[in-house]
Amino acid sequence: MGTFAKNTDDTELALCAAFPTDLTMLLHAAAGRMTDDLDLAAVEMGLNDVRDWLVLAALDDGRQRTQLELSRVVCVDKTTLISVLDRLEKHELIVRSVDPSDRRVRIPQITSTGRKVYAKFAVARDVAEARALNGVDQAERALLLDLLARIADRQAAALPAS
Amino acid sequence: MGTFAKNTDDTELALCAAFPTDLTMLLHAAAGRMTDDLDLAAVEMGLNDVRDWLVLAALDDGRQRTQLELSRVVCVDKTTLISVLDRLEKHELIVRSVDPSDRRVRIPQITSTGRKVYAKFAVARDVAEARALNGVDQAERALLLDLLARIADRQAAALPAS
DNA sequence: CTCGGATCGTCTGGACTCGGACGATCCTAT
DNA sequence: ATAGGATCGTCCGAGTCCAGACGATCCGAG
Repeated sequence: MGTFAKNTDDTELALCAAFPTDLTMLLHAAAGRMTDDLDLAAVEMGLNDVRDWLVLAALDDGRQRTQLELSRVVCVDKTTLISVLDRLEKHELIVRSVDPSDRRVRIPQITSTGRKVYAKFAVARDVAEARALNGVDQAERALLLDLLARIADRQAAALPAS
Repeated sequence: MGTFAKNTDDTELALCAAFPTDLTMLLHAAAGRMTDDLDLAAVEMGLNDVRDWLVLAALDDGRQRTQLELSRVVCVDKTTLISVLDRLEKHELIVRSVDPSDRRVRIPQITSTGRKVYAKFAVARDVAEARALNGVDQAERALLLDLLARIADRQAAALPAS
């Protein structure tokens, strides 16, 4: 799925939308813009990726989760998740504790500083989204989110049928 | 930007949408679903990626383009584009001809078989999009595409300001 | 108790990505 | 004519991703 180039160009930016009728391309272009923006915000506060924040977000609800469960929740490969957790742990944003009832599994948990960084990033995300949707009224926003969710889910539901 | 895992899971599919209010995540999830679907269609007809098709699509309009121009149009790194073109050329879907007026540049051009493959893939794409938007009326579709385009473009326009 | 298989986290090998360097070619100024 | 610099396509090296292998650990059958 990671299939398209990062936008390092400064001049020729909007050309991803050269296929203005193609849903897939538009989705990619839009997602790419948001991600580029958020990646920037992420590195500013010591994170590495949007993924770093995504993992933090998943951990913020305080649920105890196996690394494997976590990797499934955030759609990050379990081996890749390891490097993410390593980095987060090094920065003391999370800790990995061993489940005493099953010594195979590690339970990653967010620390208080991790929670702070997460909150800080959350407002950056809100700003980015607000800017992206500037001038779009509430009903249209709701429709957009609903349609996106439907696309993401429907495809999933449609696959096992075929 | 290539930041999220491919969905090789069969069981836990819809969990990318575990953050149903987050625009960025939803965009990624939706784009991922479409791409997964189209990747499947791509390999079925001898292509490798959505990117392969994307390049073919860009070449299908018959405009003469430098490889560098092409890489900008489709948002693929110029070095990565080389491997794509190599593959397409090996499968005789394109040819690289040397511009006689500037022997530095190569002009990739789609062949007739390339055109055929492209057309075949286009219907697969239409089917996938139709399924994704099944039950969404015309006005809503138009709005969706418009909003996505706006997100993709507005961010680009907003960046140089900051 | 113990043995075989399942499941956890981690490691490793091969493939891919992309910034920077390179030769070839062009263009402009002198 | 030619030197210097810009621009093309390609190559290389460091970084990343992920399928599969691996040790550690758990659990159930006997």
